[in-house]
Amino acid sequence: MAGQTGRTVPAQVAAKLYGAVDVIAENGLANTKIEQIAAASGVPKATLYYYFAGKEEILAFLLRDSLAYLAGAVATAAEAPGSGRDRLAAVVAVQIEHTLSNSATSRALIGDLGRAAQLPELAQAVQAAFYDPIAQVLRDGADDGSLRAVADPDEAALSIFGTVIMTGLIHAVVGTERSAETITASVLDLLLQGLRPG
Amino acid sequence: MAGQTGRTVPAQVAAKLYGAVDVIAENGLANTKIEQIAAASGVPKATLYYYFAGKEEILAFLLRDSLAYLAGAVATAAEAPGSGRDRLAAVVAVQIEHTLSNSATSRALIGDLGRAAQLPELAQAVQAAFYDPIAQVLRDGADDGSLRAVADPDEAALSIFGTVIMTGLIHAVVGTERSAETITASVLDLLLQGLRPG
DNA sequence: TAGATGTTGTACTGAGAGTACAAACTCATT
DNA sequence: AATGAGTTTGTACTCTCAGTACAACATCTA
Repeated sequence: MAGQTGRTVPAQVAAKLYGAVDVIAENGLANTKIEQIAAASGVPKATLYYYFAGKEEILAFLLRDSLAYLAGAVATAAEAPGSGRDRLAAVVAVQIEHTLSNSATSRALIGDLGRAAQLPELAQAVQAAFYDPIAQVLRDGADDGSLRAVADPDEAALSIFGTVIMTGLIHAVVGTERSAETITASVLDLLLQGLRPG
Repeated sequence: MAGQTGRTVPAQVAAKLYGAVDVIAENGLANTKIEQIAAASGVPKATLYYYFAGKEEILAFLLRDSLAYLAGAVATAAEAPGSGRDRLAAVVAVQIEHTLSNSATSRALIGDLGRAAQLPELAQAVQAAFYDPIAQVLRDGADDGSLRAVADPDEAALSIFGTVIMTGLIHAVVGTERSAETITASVLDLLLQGLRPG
């Protein structure tokens, strides 16, 4: 994957960089000094500037990298055999599991959501990892009858996206004691059964 | 309402400060210079530092102020007569309406969610405006039979909170053409009916 | 009318982001 | 093994801007 200087970031550097995610998640990017990132990752400052134009880019790179990985795993779940409903469950499970087990990255993401919303590259990575697969299985489920055909599928996909990502992120932020399975089950119960009585 | 210097921010200053929310929402706090905030709001830099310890505090103040206002409106909806289900609908409607009609503040909030998650004051303001009322009407609805009694009410309230706030915020960020009513209706349809067929 | 408190302009300080650059190192090609 | 292109890193530098200091002036209270 490439930074924004045009230079391809070597895998070894990328791997080391993840060592700095904790610091960033803890203090926020604005309060994290480049020297701290250098120290925490073991990549010297001069090298950081060789690959990246600034610290915003370093974090954006890490988030894109992590989200791309998630997008892959989620796509697999979304394209597996089975009903749309089953695959929705699988997709949500993978998303929540990833969010919780990469807690530092998730917390860094939430601190950076503003930029994520503005940088097309990041927005797209979020979309590919979260929104698109949900929209996909939602359509499939409506087609195969395993899910209700809602009036406005795009809007519904957006809401479901919101449900999943916020539930996951909040648990990542507060440091939940609940397991990913428990949380996933609760989210799916809500999404599938709804709140109407009976 | 008080800034963090201990000095009470006069209403007139507070009002002027909202003039700077757009700039902050557009560029993010990190890329917004104090002088820009001073220029956009018409409050001189020296005065800003008389009331606030820094720019983070300025934004935090604005967000708390706006969220406190929303919390009031939402509390009214949550405490109105009617079934839990009706009040859930009312609460969600107010939340989404407010998020969309204060788009700049909402976008600034999303850019600041990281800090919001860490500063207790801000986290509490978000909670009071979004989470608490939802948890409340959810309990009421379960009691009066207008809503299903879910297995894990806290978890459900959290997810609903996620659904509402993210749906609202995303629409605020991308600049939707849909009306608040349409969006509210779609969210409520999803939350109440769920995705199961039939 | 005096003192306290608020308001603002101007000038300053210090931190730290980002740059410049050269020395050293790696690795492919001849 | 020599040349040269690209990489890695240390050191020293510049420059922007957040935040501070402070004095002059305004306003409000007693």
